[in-house]
Amino acid sequence: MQETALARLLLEGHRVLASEVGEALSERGFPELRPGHLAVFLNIDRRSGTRLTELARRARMSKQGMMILVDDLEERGYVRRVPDPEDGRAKVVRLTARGRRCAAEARRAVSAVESRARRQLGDRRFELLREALEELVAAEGGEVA
Amino acid sequence: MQETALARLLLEGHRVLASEVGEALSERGFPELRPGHLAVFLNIDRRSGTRLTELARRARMSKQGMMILVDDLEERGYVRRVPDPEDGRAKVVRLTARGRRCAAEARRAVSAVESRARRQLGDRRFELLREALEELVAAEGGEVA
DNA sequence: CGTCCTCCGTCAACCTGGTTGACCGGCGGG
DNA sequence: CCCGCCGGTCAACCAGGTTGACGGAGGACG
Repeated sequence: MQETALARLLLEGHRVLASEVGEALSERGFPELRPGHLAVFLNIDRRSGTRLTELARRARMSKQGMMILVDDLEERGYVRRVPDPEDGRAKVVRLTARGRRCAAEARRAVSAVESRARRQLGDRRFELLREALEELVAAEGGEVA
Repeated sequence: MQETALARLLLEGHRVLASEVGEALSERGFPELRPGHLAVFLNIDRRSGTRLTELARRARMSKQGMMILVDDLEERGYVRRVPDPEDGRAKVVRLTARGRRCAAEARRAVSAVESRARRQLGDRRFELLREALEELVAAEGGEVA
């Protein structure tokens, strides 16, 4: 949908924020990272690493979808898969040194974008926006189903 | 991206509204319509019809993308392509009788969802939400590029 | 009246960001 | 010790677009 005006604004808003984050990542030296990769960087346990399935659960996507992201990041040297000593089935996705640097930049990029938006709107309106959105997704999601 | 919290909320909010509209369309007897089809129904001139390129422009998508939507709706009998008498290159996408009924329902479905959201938040917060979003997409879009 | 650039609609190929289904091989409770 | 469950993986598929190329009609201009 595009046309609800409200719905369109939400989608556009997301697009705008996402592309700002993408640019911020480029500028910080990680041009090859897509916004989707943040689902890994922002959900992984920085020290110990995290299982694929757990990452998928945290990011609210299928494990297959998460696997694609992890494959990609592994290829590029941001994470490694190491066997989980506690469970022969499992592997732990662990940040490499480069991955840790990148995760830090990713967090900074995200928070830079958010605080840019906050400055633009002002604290009060920013909080109102956030609260209204939370209410909208919470109630509507539950109500429809 | 999922993780900006704000960005995620925007995306989720859109998803929620879109699926509400989709359900509303189903309930009104058009289960085969996808939210994307609204880009046609909400942008087409109801009486005279509208050229494909113009539809694409209004919906802010490529004409090829719009063509897929129109193809789909034509197959299902909601629109017809008729040659434009004023321009031999062009065709006018025109609603069929069924298409006109559907367009009306689509508008109602969309506005039902919006006013549901409005009731949920209250007029004042709804307007604040909309205004904040507009500011966000306007300023951020321009500023980044 | 011919030439040439522009614009319309179309076909084809491709991309992003996922999804579901099937499966293998370890885990572990009965 | 066996059988069901769970972690990771492969494969196929989907939605909702995108860009590129192109044929044919329009129309300005010489």
